[in-house]
Amino acid sequence: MTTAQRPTLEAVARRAGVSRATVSRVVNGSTTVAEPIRAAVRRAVTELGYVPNLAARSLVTQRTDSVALVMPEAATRVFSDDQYFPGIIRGAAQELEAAEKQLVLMLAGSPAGHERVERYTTGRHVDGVLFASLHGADPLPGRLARLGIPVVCSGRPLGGTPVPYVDVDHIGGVNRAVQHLLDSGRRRIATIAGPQDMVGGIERLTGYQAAITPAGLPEWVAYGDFTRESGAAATWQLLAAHPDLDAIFAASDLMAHAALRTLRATGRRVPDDVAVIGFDDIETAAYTDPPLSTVRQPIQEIGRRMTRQLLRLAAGESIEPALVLPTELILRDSA
Amino acid sequence: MTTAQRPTLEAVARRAGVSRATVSRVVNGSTTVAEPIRAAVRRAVTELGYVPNLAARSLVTQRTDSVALVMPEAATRVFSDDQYFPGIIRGAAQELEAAEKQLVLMLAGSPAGHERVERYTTGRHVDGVLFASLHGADPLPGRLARLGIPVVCSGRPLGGTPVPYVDVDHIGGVNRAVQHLLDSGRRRIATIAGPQDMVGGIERLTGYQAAITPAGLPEWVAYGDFTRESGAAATWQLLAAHPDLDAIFAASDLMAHAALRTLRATGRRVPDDVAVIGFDDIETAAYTDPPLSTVRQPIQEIGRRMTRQLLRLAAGESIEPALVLPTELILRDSA
DNA sequence: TTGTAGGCGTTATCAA
DNA sequence: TTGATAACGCCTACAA
Repeated sequence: MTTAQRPTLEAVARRAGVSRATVSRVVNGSTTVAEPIRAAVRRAVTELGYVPNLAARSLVTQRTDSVALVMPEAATRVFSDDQYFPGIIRGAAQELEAAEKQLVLMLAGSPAGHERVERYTTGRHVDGVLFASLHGADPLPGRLARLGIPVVCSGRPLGGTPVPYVDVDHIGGVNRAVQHLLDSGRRRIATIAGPQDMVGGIERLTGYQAAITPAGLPEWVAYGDFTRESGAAATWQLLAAHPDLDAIFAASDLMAHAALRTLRATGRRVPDDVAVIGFDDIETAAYTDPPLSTVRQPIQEIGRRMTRQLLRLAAGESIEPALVLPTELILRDSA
Repeated sequence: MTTAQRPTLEAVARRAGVSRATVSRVVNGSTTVAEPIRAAVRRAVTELGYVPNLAARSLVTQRTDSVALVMPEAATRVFSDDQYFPGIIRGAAQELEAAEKQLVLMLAGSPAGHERVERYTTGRHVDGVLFASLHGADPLPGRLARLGIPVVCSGRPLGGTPVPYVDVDHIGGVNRAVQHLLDSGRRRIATIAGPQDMVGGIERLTGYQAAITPAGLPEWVAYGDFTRESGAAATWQLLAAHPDLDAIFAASDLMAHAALRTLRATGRRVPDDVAVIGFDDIETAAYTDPPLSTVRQPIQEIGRRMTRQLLRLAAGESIEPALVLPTELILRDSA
């Protein structure tokens, strides 16, 4: 389907009886245009339905007015119901909207996807790059940073090159949670840890250890990948090894939810026999049976702050190398 | 931070000792280049780390190689844990990735956001537009279609202009669900309907009516907006009006989940006293108490199919005006 | 305050 | 098969 040519600056200029330059000035809000002319141009713009061609503008301004949000995750995790990625997306979208920039979403779960993202971002097709999460010592953020491309990560990058990031106080939050378990008399406290190639997984385990060890208690650890399935498996594992455990701290609410179910399946009552605390405070947490106590992290705020940092970076400002947001222990009925 | 200039076609051409045109041909895979020259150009590209400037390319090709995905939703709904939007996003992302196109995500919950989306999309900054949902008779899809901009919607558009869409068989799915309730002896069947400015909300209610009416039973309807809160409120309403109801069909799993909780709060047992069926089959559905029976819709597949249709449209092919995917009744323990 | 003119990096049309 | 060369639509010195 061939469509009517869209009007260009030139067309507007002709219609308004001025030069292209003047139209450009009006469109870009320059103050050095006389009011009557400005009005005439505005009218011409409206009549013709003129909209600037971003490609042309980008070509000369060297900006693209778009930002990439990269999610280096296997498909299954990105959009399960754990709300992490959606929360980041939403926070970023809000801030970018305010800044009139576009959000380009890139999934990079597979090696091919990761490579695609690398090509695209290093090719400077965006003004900056946000990483919604990171696995292992992914070299890409560092590489981009060294190329002078603005980057901000969610979670402290494990790679060598320092890259600005926004994270939450995992350790503090988990510490408070486990401390609460100790305070309420629990003494056989296990944990379902998250993936150990991610900072969140690592630090939440550290937080558990930091509370357990000083209390002279043994560490009982099983590993999951934040999903429900892995949480169920880990719970069975813990129960097999330590049938007498009296509390579980799970590094994600999804895993905690699975633990709740599994414990019930084995006839254990929560919190009477076993207390459970999760991490995240997803919406479902208030609706589990019993309602889940958890460590809340402000996911959407992470997305917002990352974006704000990135925009400052892209504007040439220098920014804090790290921003750490607080976590909060939410007590419901499971502990 | 000033960065080393990125290499241009010109630079590669000089390095390889050929003209810009030849480099362009090699980069774009033209077959009319002699092998030795092609090799030399490839080498120069690698050595210089050349990446084409998409803005420049777009300027001359008139394509942007990007597609907008618009979500005209209030922030609260887009990223609750109902997985609808994330599922659409993921399906679209997969297909776009395969087609080497970028996904530009646009939230349009507020009037300002909606207007922003309109400016951007009508400005032809993307090769096509996907609507993840629609409220009322939103004129935007029709307007874009008339401008010759490829558009595909999720859910039949209520506006006047016909726009290609992908949807699921709401009515059939709901019909089967209510029929199942009837078959198991329920006779006082209420429904929590979805928002009546959305096709999904409307048709799921129609499906309920289409099963209830022929059975000579009364329609008991309360309205929600697909969220848990609204589902809880609607359940209270229904119970107040019809304390003796023996089944509830809810137009979303989130609302069904809230119904489950509310029923329990009033001392009713599910499914003994009241049967409950939801719609969506979100991940949580298998984890509610009791596990939720529901009508499954293939959300991710909707996203994929929409995108494929859009790409065909953008390629100049003509496509089916509508694609309707099947739904499936999943029986668990709540009914 | 306004206009002229050059150039941003590609692709595409011709010639050679 | 390769190379000039002209667009593509816009911004921005610089000149008037």
